[in-house]
Amino acid sequence: MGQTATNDIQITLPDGASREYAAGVTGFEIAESISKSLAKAALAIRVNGELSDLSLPITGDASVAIVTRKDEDALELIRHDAAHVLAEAVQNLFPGTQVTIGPTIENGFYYDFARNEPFSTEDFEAIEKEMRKIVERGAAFEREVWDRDEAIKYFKDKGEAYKAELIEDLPETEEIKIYRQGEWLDLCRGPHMPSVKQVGTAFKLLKVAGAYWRGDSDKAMLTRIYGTAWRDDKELKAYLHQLEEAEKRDHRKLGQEMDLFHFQQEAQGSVFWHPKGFTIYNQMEGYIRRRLQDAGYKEIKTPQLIDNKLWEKSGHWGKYRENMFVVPDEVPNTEEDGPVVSDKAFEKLMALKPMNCPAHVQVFNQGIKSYRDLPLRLAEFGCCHRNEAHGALHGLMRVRQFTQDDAHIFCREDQITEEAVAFCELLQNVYRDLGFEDVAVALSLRPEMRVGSDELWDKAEEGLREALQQTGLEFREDPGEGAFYGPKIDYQIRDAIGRTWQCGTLQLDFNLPERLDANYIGQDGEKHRPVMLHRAILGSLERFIGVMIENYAGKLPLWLAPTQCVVATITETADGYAEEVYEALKEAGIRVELDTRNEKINYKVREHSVGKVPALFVVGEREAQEGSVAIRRLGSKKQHVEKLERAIEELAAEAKPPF
RNA sequence: GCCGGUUUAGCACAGUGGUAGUGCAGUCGAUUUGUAAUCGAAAGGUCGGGAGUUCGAAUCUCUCAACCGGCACCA
Repeated sequence: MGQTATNDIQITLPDGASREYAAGVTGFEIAESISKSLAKAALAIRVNGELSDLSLPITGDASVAIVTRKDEDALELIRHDAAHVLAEAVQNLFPGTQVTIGPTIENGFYYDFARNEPFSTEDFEAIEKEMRKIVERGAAFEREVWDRDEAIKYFKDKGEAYKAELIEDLPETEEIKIYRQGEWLDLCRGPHMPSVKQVGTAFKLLKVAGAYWRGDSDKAMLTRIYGTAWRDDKELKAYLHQLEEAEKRDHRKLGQEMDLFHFQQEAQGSVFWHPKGFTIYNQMEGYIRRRLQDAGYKEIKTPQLIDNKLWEKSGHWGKYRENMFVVPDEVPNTEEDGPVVSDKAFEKLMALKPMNCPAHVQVFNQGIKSYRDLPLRLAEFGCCHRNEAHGALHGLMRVRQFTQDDAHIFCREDQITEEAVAFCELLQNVYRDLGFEDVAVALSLRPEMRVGSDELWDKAEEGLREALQQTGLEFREDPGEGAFYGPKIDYQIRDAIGRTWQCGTLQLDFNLPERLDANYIGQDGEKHRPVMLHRAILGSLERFIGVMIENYAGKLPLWLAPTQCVVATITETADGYAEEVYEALKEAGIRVELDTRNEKINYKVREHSVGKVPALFVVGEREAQEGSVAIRRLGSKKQHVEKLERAIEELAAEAKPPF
């Protein structure tokens, strides 16, 4: 493109129109040249895709878009500015508090502060009030570039050690940018809106939490204040409502309300499954078992307690033993006051298995395997124990004892792709059956530190990539994110309220077959190393059930519902008929309960609805005479009457598991 | 593991130094009811564990634990 004689530049607008401006024109000037109202509404500008300050000069040809409150981009700006306002408010109210960093996050922002006295949510009212004052005052954001050493000195003198450290660690080439809002200023990359006024009023502080400086558990613990900010009060209200809704589907709450399971402190992090919860568990396990059988897997069961020598050999002892439960292998002392075990006991230790793979290799290693035996797919509902940090435990989502829908595929290098394809298809079918349509896939490639030759990695990565392409799955590639022992594919499902969960995984392992000396006899009569694929679809049965409960807000599909149907009577004159209905449903394989209590039908309907029973068969004198039932389904306020036989047929058909 | 919060009847919660309360559930009694809570009665507690301060502690202090919100961790 030829430049015009003067220093003019070409600015392309989102509608494709192109205009000429003098070089150094600012975003604000561009907005103003388009319309006064746009200039007034403008918050920032996108220059060649990059969000930038309105006040910055544009020096070359660019395509730009003025950002106003109507744009999604505004959220990012509002939240970032709100974080600055929060920091100023906190420093106004609590002198001596140091500021550190305050980025935007999904749905909001946070700011980390260093202060001897931690904040409490009781301080929120005062902080928010101060924030509103600052916004109301509406100081303009002013961008300045400072000399590095001066900036460091300034923050050090001010007692802001963290900010000084941040500047010291910035690359030499980086400008030291300072944003001023009235009296207050902060080191910041930007961009910001023209003034704090534009933060608006639709923000709210949500919670305080501890957070390590620079995310490093060896460094100081800071106090983090989380907030949310939106373009208007309506958006804020909607978000707060969404938070409340998410709280209502919390699987821990529903688990108690629906009498599915409990935890108690004598077995922290391990589930006590109640009859209803275990019904769900068994249905899930049965479903996966049928799927695996159909896909050519052989199910096995391996020991819970294994000598640490095997874990030493597999490498787990060296790497993960701090998370393993270790048991001395000795008959305990029966003397009441004596030590439970002698010191000698520690000569032999057993460990509860934290994973199944070494045990599966032991099964593979029995007898001589021929290339004709491959691929060998060994599956186990493997119960594993991991000594998770106390603070990590979270309902069913993070437990110390869990059951994986685990399997290991032993195959030849040339079988990687077809096995990966088959797995991707199996996984997609399972997720679809369980109600998850939206799956995000990531292919993690070789890290710096790794075992195995580059040729092997080339082959493996290409094998997985090709498999994903063949299955037609969209995927993202993450270079450097693979495990040291091989590349992997991670699958993330999205639930009904938009949260994502990483459940499925397919990991290639070049390490373990080597360490545990797995081999097979090839066509050439020589010994070869098999490739090992670790794979799981649900991941942990416990966790996946938690995800299912939250995804369905407790209203599980019929085949998983612990109680599928309740037969409820209107008065005791129908008791005899209700009993017949109940028996017939049981006969048809429906998990059914009979409710002949002396209660009003309103009471029964409410109770079973709250209990999330999917189908309610109400019988009174009328139904007894007609041989029918009045059906009321969960979530509906209406009911319809049907002949008993037909009603059972329909319910039984619907109650059939998807596979 | 770290920071903060919480812990009172089966569940949800009130009670800030002076005899432990409410609602629901459960039990008993009455009611026989047509699609989201019928009425009444009696009963139910080592106030998370331990130690301390005090004439006196659910309440104040210390300590341990569990849980909750984050952080760190997640083979």
